[in-house]
Amino acid sequence: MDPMAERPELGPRKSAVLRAVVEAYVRSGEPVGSETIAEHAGLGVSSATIRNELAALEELGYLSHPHTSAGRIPTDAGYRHYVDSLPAGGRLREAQRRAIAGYFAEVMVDLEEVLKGSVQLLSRMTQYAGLAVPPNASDEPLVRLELIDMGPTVLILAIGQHGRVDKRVIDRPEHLDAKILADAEVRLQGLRGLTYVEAQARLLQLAAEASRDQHDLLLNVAELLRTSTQGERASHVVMGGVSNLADEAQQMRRETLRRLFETLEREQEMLHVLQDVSSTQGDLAVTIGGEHPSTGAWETSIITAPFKTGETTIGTIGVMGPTRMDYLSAMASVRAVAKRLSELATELDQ
Amino acid sequence: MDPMAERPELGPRKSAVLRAVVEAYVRSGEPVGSETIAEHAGLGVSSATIRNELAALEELGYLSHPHTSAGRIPTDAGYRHYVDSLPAGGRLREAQRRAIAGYFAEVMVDLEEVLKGSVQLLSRMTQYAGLAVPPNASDEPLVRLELIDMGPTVLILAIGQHGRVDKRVIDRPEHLDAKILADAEVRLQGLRGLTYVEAQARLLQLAAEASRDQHDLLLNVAELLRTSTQGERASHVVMGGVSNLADEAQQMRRETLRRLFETLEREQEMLHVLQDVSSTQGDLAVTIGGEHPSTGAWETSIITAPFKTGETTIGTIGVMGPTRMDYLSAMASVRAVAKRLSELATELDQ
DNA sequence: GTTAGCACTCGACCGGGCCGAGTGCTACGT
DNA sequence: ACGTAGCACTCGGCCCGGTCGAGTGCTAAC
Repeated sequence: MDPMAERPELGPRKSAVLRAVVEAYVRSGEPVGSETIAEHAGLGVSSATIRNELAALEELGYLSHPHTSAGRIPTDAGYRHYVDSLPAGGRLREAQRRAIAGYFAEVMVDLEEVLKGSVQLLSRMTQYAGLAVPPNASDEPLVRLELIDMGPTVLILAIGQHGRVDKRVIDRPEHLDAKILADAEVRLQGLRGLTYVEAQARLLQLAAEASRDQHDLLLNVAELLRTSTQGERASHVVMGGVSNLADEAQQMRRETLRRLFETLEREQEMLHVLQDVSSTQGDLAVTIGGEHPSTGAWETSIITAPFKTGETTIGTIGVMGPTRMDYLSAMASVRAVAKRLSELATELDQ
Repeated sequence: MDPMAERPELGPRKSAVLRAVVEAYVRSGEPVGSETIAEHAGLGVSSATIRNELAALEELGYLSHPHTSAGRIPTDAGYRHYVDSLPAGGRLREAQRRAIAGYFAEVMVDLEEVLKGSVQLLSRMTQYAGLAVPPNASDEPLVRLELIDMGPTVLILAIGQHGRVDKRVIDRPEHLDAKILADAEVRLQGLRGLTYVEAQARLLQLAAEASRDQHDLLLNVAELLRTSTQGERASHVVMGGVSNLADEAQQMRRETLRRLFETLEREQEMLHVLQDVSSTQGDLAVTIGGEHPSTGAWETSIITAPFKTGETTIGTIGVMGPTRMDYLSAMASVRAVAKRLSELATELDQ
C-alpha cells in the first residue's frame, strides 16, 4: 500500500493493537507476534483475534511482515498513527526532569554554548543524537562595528545585542592610514542599533557615496554582515551524541550508516533537512522515516521543537534516532528542553 | 611474540618480502599468500622460498596468521618496520599536488578557517579522517581588551595579534556605571602588547589593588584569558572526513567502531591522544595501532606533522585511518599540507 | 464476532561433505 | 647452506539437507 495514502480512522481496538505492536517492537527490536500481544497488552481477547486485527492492520499499511512466519513490525505509517494518537503530555522520568533542571540551573549566558550543552543533554537523556539550529543574526541589533588595524591585516568586528561576535580578517588596503580608518569608524558608529540586515543595506549605500579609500573598507564590512546572516558560515547545526546512532543502528546496513554519517558532516545539508522537518505549526514536529526523503534514506526519525523569545521562534532543537524509536519519551524530552530554552532566551532578550 | 620487543635488523630479502606483504594487504584487504608474492614482487624466487621467509617473519613478530591455511597479514610491528624503511620523500600524485596548490592559492586569512579547510583537504586526498590542533593563544600578543555594556550583561572581548577573538558574557555587576567601566578600560589599555598569559598574571595583580567595583570586573577579564589559554574551551581539535572511517573500517567490529566514534566526540580525549602521538622530533610522527593504547583499541593509525612559524611549532595536523593504511601516500600528503601550512603561518606572523 | 485447532511456511540453526587456498615439511638439487 | 619441487595436511567458506519452532492464516465451531 502506498505509504503516503490517506487512511481511515481506526477502531479503538485496532488502535490498541497497533500501539501494542509499536511499543513491543521498540522495546525488543524483534518482530512481534500475536501471542505476545494477547498476553501482555491486556485486551482480553485471544491470539487468534489479534491475528485477525494484525492482518487487517497490515492490509491498511500500518504493519509489515519480514516473511510469512515472522511477527509484525510497524511501517512508517504505523509509527505515524501511533505518534498522532499519543497523549500530548508525555511524562518525563524523575531522573530526566532532574537532569534538565540541573543543567539549566548552572547554565552560562552565551546562547551558543547553551545550545551545545543542550544537545548533549538531550542525547544523554534519549540515547539518540541531539540537534539544534541556533538563531540567525539577521534581526539582532548591532551594538558595535569596529575596524582594528593589525599591521598586515585589518580585523573587522561586528558585535550583536545578544553577545554575538562576528569577525573577518582582510588584507590591509594599500593606502590605508589612521585618518581613513578613523573616518570609516565614525560612519560605522552611525549604524549602531540597526539590525544586521538593515546595517548591511545601509553600508552598501554608504559605500557608493564614499571616497575610493573607504569604499572597499565599507564593502568589506557589509560583506561580513552578509556572511554572518546568510550562506555557508552564517547558519550551522549544533550536534551532539552522534555516536549514539552508530550504536542504535544495529540492524542498519553498513552502507546506510556510512551515508548517514557522511551527511552529518555536511552541515548545510543537515540544515536543510532540519528546516524542512521542523516547518510545522504546533510545538513538536515529528518526521518519521520516509516522510522526508533524506531521513527515509537513513531509516531515521527526527523530533524537533522550536524555541522562542516571547512569541518569536528563533531556533530549533531536537533529536534524531532510528525510526524504531521511543517516541513518547523522546518527545517529552525535546518538549521539556525546548521549553526551558525558550524561557532562558526570553530572559536573555530583555 | 611481544609486540613491543626489540627486533633485529632484517636482511634485504626479508625486508622486501615484508614490504610486499604490507603493500599487497593494503591494496586488497585479503590475507596474502606466498604465491601472490612470488609472482608479483619480482624477487625471482619460488613460492616455497617465500614461505620460508614468511615463516621467519612470523616468528619475528612482523606477520600473523588468521588461521593455518590463510595468508599472512602484517602485525603492528610489521607496519612499523615497513614505515621505518620507507624512503623519506614519498611522492604525491599530480592530482594531489594540484589539489593542495589549488587550496592554498585561494585560502583566506583566518587560521582557524584554514585549518578546517586543510583537514577536509587531507581527508579527501587520503580517504581517511583529517585532524588538526590549532595554535594555543598563550603566546599571542593582545591588541585589545574591551568591555562592552549590553544592558543586562557585559561583554568582555579579547583580541589577539593574529586575529583571534575571545569573548565572555557576564551578568552586569550591580553597581556598575559608566565611570567604573571607563576606569577599568583605561587599565586594560595598559595591557596591550602583552601576551595572553602575561596579561592574565598582570590582571590578577591589578585586581588585588583595585577598588571593590573594579575587582570583579578585572577578575572576569583574567578568567576570560585563562579559559582562552587553558582548559576545556581553549584547546580543541579540528576534524573532517570522519565518515571516511566508517567506510574504511569494513572489517572492524561494530563495537570497535562505536567506541571510536564515541571518542571522536570527546574533544579533550582526542586532544590528549594527538599530543601523545605527535610528541616526536622529526617532521612526521606515525603511530601504528597498539603503539598507543587508544589508537590500538580502535585499530587505527595516526600520522601527524607539526606546522610552524619560523622554527616554533604552533600546531599539529594529520590524518587517522585504519592500521591497514596506505602509509606512503598518506605520509606524503600530511607532509605536504603541513609544509604549506607552515609557510602560510610564517607569512601571517610577520 | 470470537475462539480453538491445525496445517503450513519460512527463517534460524546444525552438521556433514566438498572445495580450494595456503601452509609446512621433507627430500632433493646446486 | 640455500633454493626448489612436491605433497600431505589444515582449515575456513560454501552448499546442502534436515530439523526446529515461531507465527501465520484458514476453517469450523461457539
